[in-house]
Amino acid sequence: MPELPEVEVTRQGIRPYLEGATIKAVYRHREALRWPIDPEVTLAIGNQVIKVHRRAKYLLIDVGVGSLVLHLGMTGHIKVLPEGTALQKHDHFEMVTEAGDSIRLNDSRRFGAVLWQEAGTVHPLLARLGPEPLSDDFTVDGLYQASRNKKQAIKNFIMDNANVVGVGNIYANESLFLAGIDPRRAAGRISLARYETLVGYIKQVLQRAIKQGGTTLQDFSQADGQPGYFAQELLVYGRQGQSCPQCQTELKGIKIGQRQSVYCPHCQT
DNA sequence: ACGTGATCCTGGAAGC
DNA sequence: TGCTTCCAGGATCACG
Repeated sequence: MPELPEVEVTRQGIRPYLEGATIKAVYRHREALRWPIDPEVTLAIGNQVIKVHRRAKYLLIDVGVGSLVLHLGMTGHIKVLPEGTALQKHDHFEMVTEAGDSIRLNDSRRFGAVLWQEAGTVHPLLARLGPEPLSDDFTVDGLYQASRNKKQAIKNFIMDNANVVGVGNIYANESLFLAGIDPRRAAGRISLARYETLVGYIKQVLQRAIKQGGTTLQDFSQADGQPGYFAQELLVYGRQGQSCPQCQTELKGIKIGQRQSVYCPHCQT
């Protein structure tokens, strides 16, 4: 469900309740997520949260001795409720602060994860991630160089975390449309000039989505329960069969790498 | 080394 | 109305 903008919006939503707060209790209501919830997360108890970071689609809650590492998977979202509020279906993990706030991970499909990263180490899952798309580390040259000799479809290429993190299915479709690139085109057969355009749109689309509070489709909502508003700005995602916003040609829906892809046969080459 | 496909799980929507 | 099938925002891992 959540791509980078949704995770970032979640981070901003939970920060005020966590930073500076002391963790009073941690509950693993249902351990069987993508991986079992790491028992070491209880090491957070009694510590003060220093900062809430985001790396790719992971949330890192730094408590000094280590960090809780949360991933929302496809359907995960975080809620902040008063301590003692009745558990709802799929509330798998919970943290309670001394101030009486309960921070809960709710994830129906259980593709999410709750892990522990010891201070001074990098969790193996985070060790091989590519550059953050909104940072200066994400460069046209870097992406272009990585793409050489790659036969992989460009859409799969930008969704691969080794090349750039945080670009999921929705925003991959959107940025390729804006850049005028056919999502099936081999990554290695795209010019430097076109990568320049693409990188610019990836940054722009992600930034705009964060400003709008993310894209609400089925499960996503901000930590305070408010919906995101980026859905109304989507140009192609979910619009197969409708007309292209630029040229009125009918948008086509196909599968690339088992994921639904939508593009304009006229504008994207 | 690279690239593709199966796979984890639940629930909503669409189809019959 | 109710049962069945398909589809979904992710990403690792097994395999050719």
